[in-house]
Amino acid sequence: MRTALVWFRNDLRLADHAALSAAARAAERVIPVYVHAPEEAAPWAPGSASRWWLHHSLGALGAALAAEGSRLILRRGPSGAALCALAAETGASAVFFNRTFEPALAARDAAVEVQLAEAGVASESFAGNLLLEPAALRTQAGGAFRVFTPYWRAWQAALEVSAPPLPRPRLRARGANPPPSLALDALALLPRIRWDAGLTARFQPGEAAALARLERFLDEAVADYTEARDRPDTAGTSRLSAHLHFGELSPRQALAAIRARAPAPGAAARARGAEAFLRQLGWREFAHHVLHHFPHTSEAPMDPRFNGHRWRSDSAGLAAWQRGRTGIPLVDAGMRELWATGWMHNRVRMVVASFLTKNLGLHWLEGARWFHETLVDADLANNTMGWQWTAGSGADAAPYYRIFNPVLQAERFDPDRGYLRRWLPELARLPDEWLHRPFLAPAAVLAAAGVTIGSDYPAPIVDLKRSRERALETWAEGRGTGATPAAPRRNSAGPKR
DNA sequence: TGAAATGTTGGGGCG
DNA sequence: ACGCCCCAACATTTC
Repeated sequence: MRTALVWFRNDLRLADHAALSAAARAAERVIPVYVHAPEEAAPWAPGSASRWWLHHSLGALGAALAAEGSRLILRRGPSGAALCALAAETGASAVFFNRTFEPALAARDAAVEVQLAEAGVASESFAGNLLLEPAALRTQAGGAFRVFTPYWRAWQAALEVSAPPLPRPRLRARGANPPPSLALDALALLPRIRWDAGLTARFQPGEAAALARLERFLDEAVADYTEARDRPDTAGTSRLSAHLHFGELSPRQALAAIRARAPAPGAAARARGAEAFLRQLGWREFAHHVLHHFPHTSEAPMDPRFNGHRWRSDSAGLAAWQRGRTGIPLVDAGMRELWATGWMHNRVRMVVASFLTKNLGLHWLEGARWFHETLVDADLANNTMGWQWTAGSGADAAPYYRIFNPVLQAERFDPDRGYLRRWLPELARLPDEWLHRPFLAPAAVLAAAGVTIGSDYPAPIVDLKRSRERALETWAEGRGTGATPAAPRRNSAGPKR
């Protein structure tokens, strides 16, 4: 084959890239292309924080390809038309790409393949973004898994033997006339108002940074992962989520790196930590499995009993939640961390999600949309799984009575209040005993710390005890069969950036 | 990947 | 010494 296109999507890496490696083997000339077509993911087009990450990740990929003597071509969608045009311009006879399983994008891919075939261009797709693709695992009865534990057992058994990651392919020098490319800035991925300083300070997108983060995690954090991953005041998690979402790192590379670390002396904790981390990768794959087999679940409850659930309507409460002004310290700290950095610790994600759906009684889709807009690691499968789990309506969901108490969660998982002090400077002078529940603090304590509830920091927008009891009643009675789904309209999610 | 209510136990104060 | 009460600490049940 003379010329092949490699269609990059959420696999913005050169190592362990099956499509790129296959193209490099098959064709004399490989043209890497990224087609910007956010509308094709509708209604879940990338949010502001994701676009920031994408901009920098494309920049990193472009630089890495340039260092190989290649060049990343940027085009605007629709994807089918852009690829057909580029194939015609370059004489490419095939398009290579790694499969994706987000339902709208998978349907788009199928349509693109038809369009390419009609134009006489072959296409070939590869596994690359999941260790086990959704069709690779089936229950005994031949169906899709809906419960994590049996999925996890099957997943582990299937992965006892797995192929090693592919090396970075050698890319042969491009021809004299590279096809035209848009400038990265022309994609307008960065915000016009530069709110992204907090993201820049915390994250470095790109393949090199992803591999460095994986190494650092395995060197420094994995031994303590089992406990420390629940502590939002420490750097105890892998922080690989966005790297994995954009495919700067493949899960196969992560698995291989874990397995490659020879068990050192005294490695019991390391082994436990590695197992716990692997389980998180398992949840990621489970989320993709479920969304693939139940594609409606990004919009509607998986459990039909929730179709008639009576969600509350409270735009002021939603806005307070979004901006970290609920008066509940751990909730506000989490929402402010999200707004400022594009990321939130997973323990705190569960707490703020429980607060939105159970204490405020708002539809989980409101939360899912806000997370999708503001998280750098926003991922439709993971986000859907997480929110439906919290709401109690999803696959293997939390039981309806599992309602987090943000005061107790702060006591347990932020024992020194370091997380709260970082994100709630107006409360920082309160002693540990009252910082996580200032609404109960004696007047003298508040005065000594210079805090006035209601002006320096909001009074709680709901009573935790009463709202918990109300949620228990609502969820208990809603467990019969329901009527029509009553999802909130789009664009009710408050201000965009 | 929960929290609160309820039940049980045992130590210590005290008459 | 003994019974009684209180309550913290822990276990179990319930939502």
